[in-house]
Amino acid sequence: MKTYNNSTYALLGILTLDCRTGYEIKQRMDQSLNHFWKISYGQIYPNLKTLVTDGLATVKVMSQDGKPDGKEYFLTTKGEEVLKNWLKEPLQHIANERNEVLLKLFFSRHQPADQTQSLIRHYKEELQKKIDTYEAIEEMIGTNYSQNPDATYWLYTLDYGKRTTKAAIEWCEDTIEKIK
Amino acid sequence: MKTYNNSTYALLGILTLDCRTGYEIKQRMDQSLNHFWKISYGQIYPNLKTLVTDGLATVKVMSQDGKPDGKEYFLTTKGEEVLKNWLKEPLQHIANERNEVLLKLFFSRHQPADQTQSLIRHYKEELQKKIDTYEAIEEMIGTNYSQNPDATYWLYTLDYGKRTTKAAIEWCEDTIEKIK
DNA sequence: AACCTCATGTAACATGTTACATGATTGA
DNA sequence: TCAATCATGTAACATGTTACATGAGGTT
Repeated sequence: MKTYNNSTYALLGILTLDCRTGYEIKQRMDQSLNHFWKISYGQIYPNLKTLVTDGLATVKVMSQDGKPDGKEYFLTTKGEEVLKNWLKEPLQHIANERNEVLLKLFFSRHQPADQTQSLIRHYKEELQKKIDTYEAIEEMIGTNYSQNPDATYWLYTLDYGKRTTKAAIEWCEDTIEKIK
Repeated sequence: MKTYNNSTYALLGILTLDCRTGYEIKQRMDQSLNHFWKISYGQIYPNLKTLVTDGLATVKVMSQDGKPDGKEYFLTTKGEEVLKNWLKEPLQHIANERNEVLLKLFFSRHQPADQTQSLIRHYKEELQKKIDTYEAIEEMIGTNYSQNPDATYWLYTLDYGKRTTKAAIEWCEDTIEKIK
């Protein structure tokens, strides 16, 4: 069986959530998956085409005069199978995130302490914003998707984000102190 | 001033640690930066050339008959300046790590609960291995680099890894319970 | 009139990984 | 002798981002 990259599987998954057009998909990804998987139009549109040629999705073209064709995509049974198959496969890559702050910190002997502190302070502020975003999404899910059977899983991913980010914030606070 | 990508700055930084050859650099990166910044030979060798043509490093070629030339790289003053300059610049990207587990979890309604549990259980095991690695590196730094002025910064990055990974492990435990 | 959002798409570019080629030395 | 490690490097490929082109319709 042909394999795809994770962004393609993300596309298959998002098609199960009543997202039909490339534009809708992008919106939805930005709202809900953005904190652990983002994707650009440059990936979405060409990949949707591939899905169709591989029989994982079908497309319904809505010709509109003047406007470019609107295209709605639908998962096929084969597409669902490929999605389910990917879900049960073992993990390929354990997140080894590249972290710019840590990279700079690693070499921070080469700069004065106060610069390193402000580096971490800035990072902490960004992390705080992340937490706020997570909580906003959480609330949004509570109001708009409380009946949705997917919702519990979405909340798990948010919980992950919140917990690890909070741990990172605490590290920031302690490390700023230590550098003094 | 010309800008470089973070992998190139990582190279500049590593050259301050008495790593001289491409091979040495790779070894060192794998040992110490690997948990937040990895790099392959396909990046190292071409990038080292660029550093030389841009005057950020010099190279000393050691012709050996039969063997391919051994090449030792040294930072120039300009190279040091570029490094320091990068250190004090604001962060470009706040880590938005792509996380395969979360991506799968997000769509896990489409598979039975026990499969999702074993997904997370597997993840947890990998995270535990990470913790072990962090602690091994920590000990190594204590024994081999206790006098090194860089060492405190290295320990900060390890602390970050340990804390966020521990938070992730706790999330795994709790989430496995919740899915039951 | 200018700007924003909706909407689709491509081309150029940046970045990074993998497989391969080459060949010496060291140790089991 | 066979495998591993030391050591340098490239080419093909995979992946992803950015800038741009196009144009409708609504808002300021």
